[in-house]
Amino acid sequence: MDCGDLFNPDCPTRLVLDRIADKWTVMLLVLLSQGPMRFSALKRATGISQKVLAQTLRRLERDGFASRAVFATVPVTVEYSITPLGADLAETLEGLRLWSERHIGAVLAAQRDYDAAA
Amino acid sequence: MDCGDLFNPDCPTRLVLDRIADKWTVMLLVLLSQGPMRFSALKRATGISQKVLAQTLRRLERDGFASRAVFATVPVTVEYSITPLGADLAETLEGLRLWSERHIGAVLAAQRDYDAAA
DNA sequence: GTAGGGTGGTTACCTTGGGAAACCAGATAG
DNA sequence: CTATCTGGTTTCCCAAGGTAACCACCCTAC
Repeated sequence: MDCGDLFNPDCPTRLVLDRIADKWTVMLLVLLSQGPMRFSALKRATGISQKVLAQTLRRLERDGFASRAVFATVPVTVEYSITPLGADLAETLEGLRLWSERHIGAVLAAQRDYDAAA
Repeated sequence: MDCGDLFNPDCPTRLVLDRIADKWTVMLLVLLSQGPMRFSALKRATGISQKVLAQTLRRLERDGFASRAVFATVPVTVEYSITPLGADLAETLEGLRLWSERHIGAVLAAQRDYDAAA
């Protein structure tokens, strides 16, 4: 295990980071941390395509970040909730969301400056 | 400005998050936060392809996260350093790296369980 | 009846983006 | 005159992602 070296491609830590550092993963985790949600609600809230939503949710489930619950209602209801592990991660990701909100102005200004120079 | 609503596709905050939540961006920012680095050093350290490295660095520069300095040595030397804005972001991202290191075991265990069930 | 609608998916199909490798400019070393 | 080192750009290919259609399920409306 080449752990501790994030920059070794074979390091498991890097594999985890590769998985986490994905925009849909981040958005779904932040959403689910606010409470359980159904498939179609997640789709509407994020604008993600159905295919990728299903894929991402299955990965979240496999990685132990979310759990899937099927209810035999009519029509069938599937609810996704965050796990304790996922909630822990979501707390860290929340920092990222807050950072985006706080520094959006600085980023847009930097982009304007850069584009003006070109 | 539909700010404050991360889940609105037109929200600038979401645009920033989409940009940040990328594995190469995260890795380069963490690397650069440790000190300035040259193009080829970044390439060797991460294993990123040359094309995508150049693309990602240009984006980092445009967003105000990194700065590019060319030195008229022979052969020419190009050094990338982190900006104050980038350093601020890197601090937040560092939390993500630490989380990966700390919870890698739990994630791998969850994956084993999930695969065993199938 | 059967046509429609709302679930949660899966399956084509196409377009985009990333990876591998070649190429390039500029200058020096051999 | 070729080789090499740098930081790129270009070319090609394949694997992601998006779009849209379809499916099974069961209910309601006609």
